[in-house]
Amino acid sequence: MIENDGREAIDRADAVSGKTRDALRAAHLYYMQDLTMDAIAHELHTSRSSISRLLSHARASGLVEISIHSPLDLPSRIEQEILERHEVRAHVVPVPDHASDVDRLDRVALSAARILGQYVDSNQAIGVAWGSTMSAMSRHLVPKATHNTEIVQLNGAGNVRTTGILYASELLRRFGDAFGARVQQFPVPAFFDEPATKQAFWRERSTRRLLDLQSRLDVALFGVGSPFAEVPSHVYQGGYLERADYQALSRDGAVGDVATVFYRADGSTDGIGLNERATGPDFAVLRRAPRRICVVSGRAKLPSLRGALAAGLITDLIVDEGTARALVDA
Amino acid sequence: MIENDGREAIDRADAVSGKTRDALRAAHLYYMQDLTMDAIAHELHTSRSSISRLLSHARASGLVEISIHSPLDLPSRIEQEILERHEVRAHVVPVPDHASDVDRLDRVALSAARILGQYVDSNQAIGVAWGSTMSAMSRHLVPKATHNTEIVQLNGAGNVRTTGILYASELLRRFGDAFGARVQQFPVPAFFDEPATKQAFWRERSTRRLLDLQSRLDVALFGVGSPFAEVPSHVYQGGYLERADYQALSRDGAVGDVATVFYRADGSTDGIGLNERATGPDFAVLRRAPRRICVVSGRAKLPSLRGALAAGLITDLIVDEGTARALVDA
DNA sequence: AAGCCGACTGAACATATGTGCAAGGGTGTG
DNA sequence: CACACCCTTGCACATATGTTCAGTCGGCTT
Repeated sequence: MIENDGREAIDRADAVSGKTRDALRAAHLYYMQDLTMDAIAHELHTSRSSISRLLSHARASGLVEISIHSPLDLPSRIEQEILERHEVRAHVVPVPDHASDVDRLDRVALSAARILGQYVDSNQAIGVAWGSTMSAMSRHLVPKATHNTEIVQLNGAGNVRTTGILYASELLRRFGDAFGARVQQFPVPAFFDEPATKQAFWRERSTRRLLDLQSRLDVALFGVGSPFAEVPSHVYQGGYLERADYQALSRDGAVGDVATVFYRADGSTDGIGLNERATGPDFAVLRRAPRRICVVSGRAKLPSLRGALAAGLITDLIVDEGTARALVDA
Repeated sequence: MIENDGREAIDRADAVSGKTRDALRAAHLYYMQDLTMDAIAHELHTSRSSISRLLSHARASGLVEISIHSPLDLPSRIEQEILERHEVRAHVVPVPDHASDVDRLDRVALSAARILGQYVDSNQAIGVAWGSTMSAMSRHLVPKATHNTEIVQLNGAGNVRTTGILYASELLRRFGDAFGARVQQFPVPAFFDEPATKQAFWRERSTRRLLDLQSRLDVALFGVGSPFAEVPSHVYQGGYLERADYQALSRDGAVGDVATVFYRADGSTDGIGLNERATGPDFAVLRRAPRRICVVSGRAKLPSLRGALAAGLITDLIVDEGTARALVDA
């Protein structure tokens, strides 16, 4: 049996690399030499359909990378303005104003997933938060081969409901798969019931290991939550917070959260009680990551976004056009 | 009149930048968000045809860049072998064995033109030779915006026939246009009749300026000539060389040339008489350029290619598959 | 050996994209 | 103002690409 398994693995690897080789060649012929799929099929002694599939595979697996460069003399006015006002590099995703929130989120997530490849590289620790934005992104990641890269869960997810949302572990796994990276789970609830429990947990050596990883991230990736928007992000639907928690947040003046840590419009977090029980990294820790990518879609998140900007949490922002416009208009 | 011209230029620039803006947006929607052209047409309030054309424009003008990455663990065996044997980074262009020489040249040139973008950047001096390979490349360059970059002609072209081949100035202009670069022409014949004339010319200050530029190149781009192959490169058809010249080259053991400078199979050039009258840069000068890109297609050029490799002229090689295979086989 | 499974293929069809063409709008010219 | 010119547009058609489906193959189990 063992020998059989070994043999099978080798065969499969060969088959895969043969496929990759073909895909690479087809991609050259198609994208570099502008041959038609028909012509390629002829050269590779197969059918046109197979070439079509092979090319799809080549794109989906990141063999072919398509990038878009604005000419240097024509940076989008909005991106320019965001850069000047907030010292944040913005990617504005064009989305028509009349698009639904679901559409908008999907389209921003799709673009973000494709842009992400630029930021991910070998030998990095990449912190990933958890939420509907990250979930949508995780479904569109373009694979990119890396070595020795780790995906680190930023905040606990405990208590997940199955209402269509992804389990955090599944979400993280997708990131890990896409980049050939190890995944470091953080098996705690999103919020502890008691601050004391959190503190106790935080002293555990296994927890310390993860916190240590979090403090040495190269890239952090997150959305923002807006607890008081009409369409609250799903952390607020999943039953993580009680009515009393909302009241407390409201009283404390919180306008949003990043990885379950809440902040006010001015970016401050001091004295927001709930944070004592939250599992996400302290902003001082988060800000150690040289690149902090925030993905936001929908005007409803504007106040949260402003707060996160005020807190200096963001170095790179991926945002839909309408929200970007609203951000610079006011 | 002057005011009119000015006004028109502004309008046209606005129109262009408006077009670029649209193209950029369409490209985002198409390549990042996977919308169909129909959908984009709807979003941009125009017809599908216009979007098709806009996207063609976006690709042709370098707004959209498509690149192909081999996974790091699967570098083409041939490229790997060339790297090990010759310390040269190879790009092997897949071309079927039965392709005609014309096809082969075209396809290599097309690929090379697209690869070239990776090497060209702002504030560079780029030396460009002259021949059928460069001519074919020049017709497929993908524009890339640069500042303060110069295209420097490597060797004289005098005496051009109009038999379908491009005038050198036209060829250089295409490179210049593609990269928004100044073009430095070298208005001398390919070969002088008398070494003394060349030496005299070389003392002229205007010539010195250009020779100086040539000695400070960042990138050099050239093919190889093979005077004794069945299908001689067109330098040998244009009536540049006399029967006596060929005999001399043969006697001196020359196997090829780079920018009109001839060399033997072992890469040596000493004592090859014709070089006294040639206008291309001495190899010692050429080798100062940190990147020296050679584009070769067709097995007939194999001996020339070997010689150029022996001479250490090449740092980056773009070559068709058949020739690459022949190179490593023997 | 028979049978199941999954992965892959090519033919046929469905869809998406590219292009020739005639029409319209703007601009400079006589 | 009429005209020629050039550029752009959208339509209709031609072509290229994507996808479904039924069939094949090899590996594995029963």
